[in-house]
Amino acid sequence: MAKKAKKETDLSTEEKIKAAARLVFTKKGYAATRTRDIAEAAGINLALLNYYFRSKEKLFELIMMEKAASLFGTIIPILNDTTLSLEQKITEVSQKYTAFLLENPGLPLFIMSEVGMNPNQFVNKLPIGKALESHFIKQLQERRPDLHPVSFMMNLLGLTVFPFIIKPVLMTAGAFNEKAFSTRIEERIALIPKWMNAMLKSK
Amino acid sequence: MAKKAKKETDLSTEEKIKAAARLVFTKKGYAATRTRDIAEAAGINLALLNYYFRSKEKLFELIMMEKAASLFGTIIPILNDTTLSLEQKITEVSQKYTAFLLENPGLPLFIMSEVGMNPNQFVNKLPIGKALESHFIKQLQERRPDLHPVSFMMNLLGLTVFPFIIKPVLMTAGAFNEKAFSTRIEERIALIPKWMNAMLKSK
DNA sequence: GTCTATAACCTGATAGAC
DNA sequence: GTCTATCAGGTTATAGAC
Repeated sequence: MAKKAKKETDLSTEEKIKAAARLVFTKKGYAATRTRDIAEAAGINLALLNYYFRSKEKLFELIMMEKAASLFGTIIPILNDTTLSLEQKITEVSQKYTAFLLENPGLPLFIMSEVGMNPNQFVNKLPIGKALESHFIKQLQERRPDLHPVSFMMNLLGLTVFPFIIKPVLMTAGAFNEKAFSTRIEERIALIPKWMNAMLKSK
Repeated sequence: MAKKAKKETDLSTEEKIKAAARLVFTKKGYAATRTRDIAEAAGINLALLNYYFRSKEKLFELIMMEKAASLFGTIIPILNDTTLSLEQKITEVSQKYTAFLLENPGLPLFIMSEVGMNPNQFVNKLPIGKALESHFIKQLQERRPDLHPVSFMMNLLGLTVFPFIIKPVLMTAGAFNEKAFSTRIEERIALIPKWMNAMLKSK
């Protein structure tokens, strides 16, 4: 019960601003986002944003860290679950991660590009070490000592995430609409484990 | 000989600005780039930028289209080369595309994120249709009528491009340095065709 | 806590001298 | 073609009333 007692009827002003910030930042990126956009989307006044979060940058860092934590929090527990076999981990990651991406389609691109523009701002605070020293990595090294485990993990993540990264390009080009994209993604949930297993066995 | 006759001793002012713009836009993105940054990087005055290119947006569109054209120009000719088998195309694409990416490491992330933020600005001018109706797609449909060819093409591109997309994250996190990254990429040039063949055969 | 008004600053673009 | 100086507009952040 560490939370402050508060009426739970509606979103607090603070939460309304955060929700709006998530939306606008993710859509337009840090630099192109104006604090006025966030205030308007939140239905509050510009001054309140600074009252609650001090500055645009502070608010961005908060949103960024929350988003990144949820992104990594989705897969790292699976990678470190010692009760799962290598094949089970691959299946679990592609399933859970895809489910997460369907609800946050623009997130990977957002995080990657913001990190790329301003590297050691956030990255050092992320639990990436946990992924690189995970049980999944150890299982890979045992199974295929001839391959670099990080390279293999990039394959799994790449197959899962990449469709969401080129989605804007392919959709604008008319390659598919929202419905067809969902169908492809649903197919891939079953296919990615098969593909990964085929890679695991390939010599 | 359509080019204008001109002294070829040094870069023209126009080219110096374009070179600087490529650098700064690719690194910081459109919104975070200030025309002053470009002018400074080019070693010229701010006013000259507008003299040659009228506006920041016009200059950006120019750079963007050139970059995108080179990106797509690298793979589309291979995809449409009717003398190559499916396996040969896969090998060629991963080789040529990787070589291109090694010289333009930040390019995919840049293009994807700028497109994502401002969709139908550039995408319609890109030769994406050429890739989607390519000979490569037809070969895939013949070989594996049970799979969606675009989904399969995303696998090839994802395996090739994704390491460059997460490179900033993994490098900042200390997963590897520039040299180790190059080693991984070199390995993958030989591995990606094997992995893709394994996927092609997997049932 | 929430608002309006405004300060302080930054950025793209141009005018005009050379 | 190239420069300096400056304008016009927009943006973050704060002061101060309620």
